[in-house]
Amino acid sequence: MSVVRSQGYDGASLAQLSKASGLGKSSLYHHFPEGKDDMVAAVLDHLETTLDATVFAPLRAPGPPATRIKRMNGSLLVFYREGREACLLASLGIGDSSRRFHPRVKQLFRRWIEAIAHALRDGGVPRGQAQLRAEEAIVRIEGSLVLARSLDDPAIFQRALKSLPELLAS
Amino acid sequence: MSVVRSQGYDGASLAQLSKASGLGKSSLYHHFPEGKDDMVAAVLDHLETTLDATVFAPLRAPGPPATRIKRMNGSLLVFYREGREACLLASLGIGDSSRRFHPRVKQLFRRWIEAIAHALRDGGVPRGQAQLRAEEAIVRIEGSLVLARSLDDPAIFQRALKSLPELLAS
DNA sequence: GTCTATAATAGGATAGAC
DNA sequence: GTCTATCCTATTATAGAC
Repeated sequence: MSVVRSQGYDGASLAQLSKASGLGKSSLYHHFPEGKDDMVAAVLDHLETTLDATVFAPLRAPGPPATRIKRMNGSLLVFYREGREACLLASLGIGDSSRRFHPRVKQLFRRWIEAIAHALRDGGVPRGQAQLRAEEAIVRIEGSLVLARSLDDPAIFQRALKSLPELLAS
Repeated sequence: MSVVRSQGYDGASLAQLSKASGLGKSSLYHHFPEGKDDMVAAVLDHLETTLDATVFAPLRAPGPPATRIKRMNGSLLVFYREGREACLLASLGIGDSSRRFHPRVKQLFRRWIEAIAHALRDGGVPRGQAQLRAEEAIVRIEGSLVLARSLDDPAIFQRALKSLPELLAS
C-alpha cells in the first residue's frame, strides 16, 4: 500500500513491491496470479477494510455528529501521517490504469461521502445540504493533502481537518 | 502537456509523447537532449507561461478583487476543461520523479497563492488572513479536481470555483 | 510458499542516413 | 530537423527446483 500510494500504479514496480513486502517476485505472483493488477486490487481491499474500521464506522456510531467528525479526523491524522502521506485514491486516479480501478475508487469516495452525510443528517442537516457539505469535506481533505505535500507544509492538512467540524456543524 | 498531466511522469511513455507531438522519438531527443526530464521541464515552462498569462496576470491587474478572482475562475474553467482534466502539478507530485520536479511545483504553487493573496490584500484583507485564504482557495481547486474526476461529476469543480469569490471577499 | 533463473517485452536512449 | 534502425536496461511475468 505504501508503495502504490506514493508511486502511483505506473511508478510502483515489482522490484519495489517485492522489497517492501519482503517477498520475492515469484512469491508475489503465487499470491497474486493476475500480477500487478491483482496486487493493487488487494491494496484497495486493504484500504476499504481500514476505512471501514477507522473512518466509516466512527461516522456511523451513535453520539453527537461533532464527536463523530472528530473521531474521523483522529483516524485521518494517523492514516495520512499528519499530512505527509499521499492519498491512495488520488494516486490511482492518474494514468491509464486509473480506468481499471476507477469504479472502485469512485465507490469508496461515494461511501465516504455518504458516511459523512449520514452523520450530518443525524445532526439535523437536510439531505441535500448534508450531501453538499460532505463533498466539500472530501474536497478539503484531498486538496489539502496535495498542497501540504507540494509545499512541504503538513500544517495545511491539519488546518483543513480542524475546519471540518465547523463546516459540518448543523 | 496533455500526456504528462493525464499520465503522470512514470505513465508518460516516449511512445505517447511521440504520438501526441507528432514527432518521432529521435526528433524529441534532438529538441530535448536530456530526455524525458527535459521534456517535462519544458511542459512546466509551458505551464508557467500559461499560468502567468491567464491566471496570475488577471489576479494582479487593477480592479476590484472580486473581479480579478472571477477572471481567474474563467481561465481555470477553460484550463481544466470544466473539471474533467487533471492538474499537472498534482500529477507530478506522485512517484520518484516528483523529487526532481518538486522545487518547481512548489514554487508555482507559491506564486499562485501569492497572486491570490495579493488581490485579497488590495481588497483590505490583512496579510496573514490573505495568505490563509489563498491557500484555502488552492485547496478547494485541487481537491475538487480530484473528487470531480473520481466521481465523474465536473459540477463539483464548478461549485468549488463558485465558492471562491465568497471565501476571498473582504 | 519461497526461491533462483530466465524468458519476453516495453521503455528510454543513441547512431547515422537523409 | 526528421527519420529508420538499433541498443540497453528495467519491468512484467513464468518455469521449475526446493
